[in-house]
Amino acid sequence: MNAKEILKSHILKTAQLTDEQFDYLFSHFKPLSFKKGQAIISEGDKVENEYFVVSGCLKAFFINDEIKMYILQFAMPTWWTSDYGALYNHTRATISVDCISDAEVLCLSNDDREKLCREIHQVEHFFRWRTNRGYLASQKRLLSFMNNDTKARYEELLALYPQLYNLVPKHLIAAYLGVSRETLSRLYNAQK
Amino acid sequence: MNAKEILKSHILKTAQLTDEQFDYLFSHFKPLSFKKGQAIISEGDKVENEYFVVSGCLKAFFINDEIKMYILQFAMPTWWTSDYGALYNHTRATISVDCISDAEVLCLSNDDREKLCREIHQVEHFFRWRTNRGYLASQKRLLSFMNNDTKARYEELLALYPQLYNLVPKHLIAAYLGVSRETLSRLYNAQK
DNA sequence: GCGCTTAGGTGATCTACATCACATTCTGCA
DNA sequence: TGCAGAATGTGATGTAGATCACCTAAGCGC
Repeated sequence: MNAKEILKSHILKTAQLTDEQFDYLFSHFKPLSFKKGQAIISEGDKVENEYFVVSGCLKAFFINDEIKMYILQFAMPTWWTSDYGALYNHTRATISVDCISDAEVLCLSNDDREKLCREIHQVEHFFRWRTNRGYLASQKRLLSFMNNDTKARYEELLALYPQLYNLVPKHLIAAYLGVSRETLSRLYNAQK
Repeated sequence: MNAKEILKSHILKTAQLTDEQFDYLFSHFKPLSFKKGQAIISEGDKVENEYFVVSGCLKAFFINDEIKMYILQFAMPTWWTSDYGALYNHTRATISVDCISDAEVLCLSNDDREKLCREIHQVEHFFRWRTNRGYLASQKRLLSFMNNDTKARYEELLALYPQLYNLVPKHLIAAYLGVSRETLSRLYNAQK
């Protein structure tokens, strides 16, 4: 499947769009390719766009005190990512996005999203649904943070994304779980 | 201001609705009154509705192992609350909602929300925007959990909701911050 | 191939916070 | 008005995970 087909099948799961409507929608997306390690959004940038992942894997992360990195999201194919706080509030990026592997994405500007939402009711429906999913996932992760210890969160993560274990270096998994790489290392070496 | 006016001014900040459209929308809300301590959603319930707070204060919480309570949200006037996971997925409640003080709410069923979103584009727009706010708040709280220690989170909470300090018993604030009540007590008695 | 950088493992030590135990208010209500 | 139960304070002790220090192995540019 090419990028257009992937996006189409993703959106049609939730919204009813005619072929003409989808083509019109799609004409607002810009396909982009990135290499492993390339930055898409860096702290301090103006944020104008959000990104739909077609292939590869991105991470959205926050760096505190110039030292510690926390990963908010691994963005796999059919996931959307950006610094949504900066995007909606027209502020500078505090969250960065870069590529864990080579990646293809479809880029949509905030202005175009809002325009499309105004023009096509079903597009607004789609984006409501999508945000809703994100909200529920975020709330679930928050609860998991409060309720579970590191080991339980680690197992939860691997159950949710089995691919991640091989795809992603372990120190990034630690940064997602919010623990030090040493603790993570001890954790899964102990349980053998 | 009465309940209808409060909801109207809340919604009109984001969506353009004619008076007729708003009246039609409002006709789907059921006003309800609760006493301090009353439960609105209990674990295991079927969840059919979400709630818009007109006055008073609710809490949405999760109880683990029948022992520890974690508060996901204090719902103050003009906030919405429910077990959204259960509401959208038609599963039983894992999150409970009850009243910290006497409260008036407006109750909207999931079916009616979806119907209204289909019928009136601007209503769908409003709910997209609302969910978006919730998503950003949840993500911010997640980052705060990973990045800050208890003391910083406590001060952040009081900066965000100054009323809370007097309105809400301290052990509930501890349950929101995800620390034991003892730790919280030591924390703000030490800093004098 | 050589060296440099990055990833990852492991021990020793430190610390924030949980947990347990008990004392002390406060508060609603019979 | 008096008392049961909730809310809160505070000491003693235990522990998960951070931090520091150092080591090995793997990837990559030249």
